[in-house]
Amino acid sequence: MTQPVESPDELLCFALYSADHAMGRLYRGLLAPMGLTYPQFLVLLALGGDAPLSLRDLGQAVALESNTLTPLLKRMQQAGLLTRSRNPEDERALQVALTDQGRALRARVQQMQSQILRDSGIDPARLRRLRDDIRDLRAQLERAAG
Amino acid sequence: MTQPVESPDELLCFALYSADHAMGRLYRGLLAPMGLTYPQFLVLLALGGDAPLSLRDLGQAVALESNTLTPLLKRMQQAGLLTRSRNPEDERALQVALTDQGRALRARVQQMQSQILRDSGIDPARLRRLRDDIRDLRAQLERAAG
DNA sequence: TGCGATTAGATCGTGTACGATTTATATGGG
DNA sequence: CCCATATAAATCGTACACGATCTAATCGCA
Repeated sequence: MTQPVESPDELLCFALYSADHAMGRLYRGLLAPMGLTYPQFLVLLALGGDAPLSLRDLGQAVALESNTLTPLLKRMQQAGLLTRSRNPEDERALQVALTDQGRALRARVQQMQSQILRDSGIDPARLRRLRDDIRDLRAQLERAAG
Repeated sequence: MTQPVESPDELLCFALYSADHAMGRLYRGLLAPMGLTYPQFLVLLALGGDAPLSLRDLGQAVALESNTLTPLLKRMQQAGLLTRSRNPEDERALQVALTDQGRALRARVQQMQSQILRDSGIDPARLRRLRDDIRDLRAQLERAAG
């Protein structure tokens, strides 16, 4: 018999929740000077390929849907980082592509990311292991939520 | 030399971010029928002791500050789950305590939490290990963010 | 060929998050 | 006793998240 939970601190979900917030604060400090938020940073990374991505595929890459992405992409377009245009083959689909300015900023955030890894001083293998464990957890949670 | 990151999927931070969202969706499905959000669930758990908690101490327990907690607690008070009153010893401090209705709901969410653990079918030791690894990561992130 | 079902985004409402600021209360050295 | 300083919440503005719904474009198949 497991005892009933008495405090958030005991929970795996709270560890995840609070670690995510701590991660957000760390990245905010580094990204804000570049005018980026954390999900915008993810979008910038995801748009690395030569071909533009549809909002749908982009959403797949960053785990967000149109209700979140639409306004976010409009802000990034406003900032001159990307273009939003309809696919002539299918007028429903939105094509999102980086501008030159967006590509330049992408290179900077890649640098920043490398720096974080160096600064952390964590063994890369250990880091990959933790990442994969958390990925597995995510998969399990998604299966549970259906 | 590490290669520059090309996709969110490679990143530990994205694993954390997306796992946290998946966790949020799972809990939302279970908590919404009780009229609770995930951080409200954490508050309910944290208020388990007999003595009321100050907003400050409550914030410590759930990793949130007054700017988030003040409106959240007002909603929970509106729902009849808790009381908000000033500490006569120090009129700056807000005392937060569960009502009988709040305690009853707390018992229900404890049940729900036990059920989640049973349903997950994960080895409790493995689960604790992952929780502790994520806790350590959080501590490291907080140190890095200063 | 036409029209119901499907799909892609956009929109709306609610509720976190959080940096920055404000207001109210307490505290301590002169 | 007084006021500078510190501390506790509250407030404000911006930006996610996401369920639910809406609109427009495409598809499928009778």
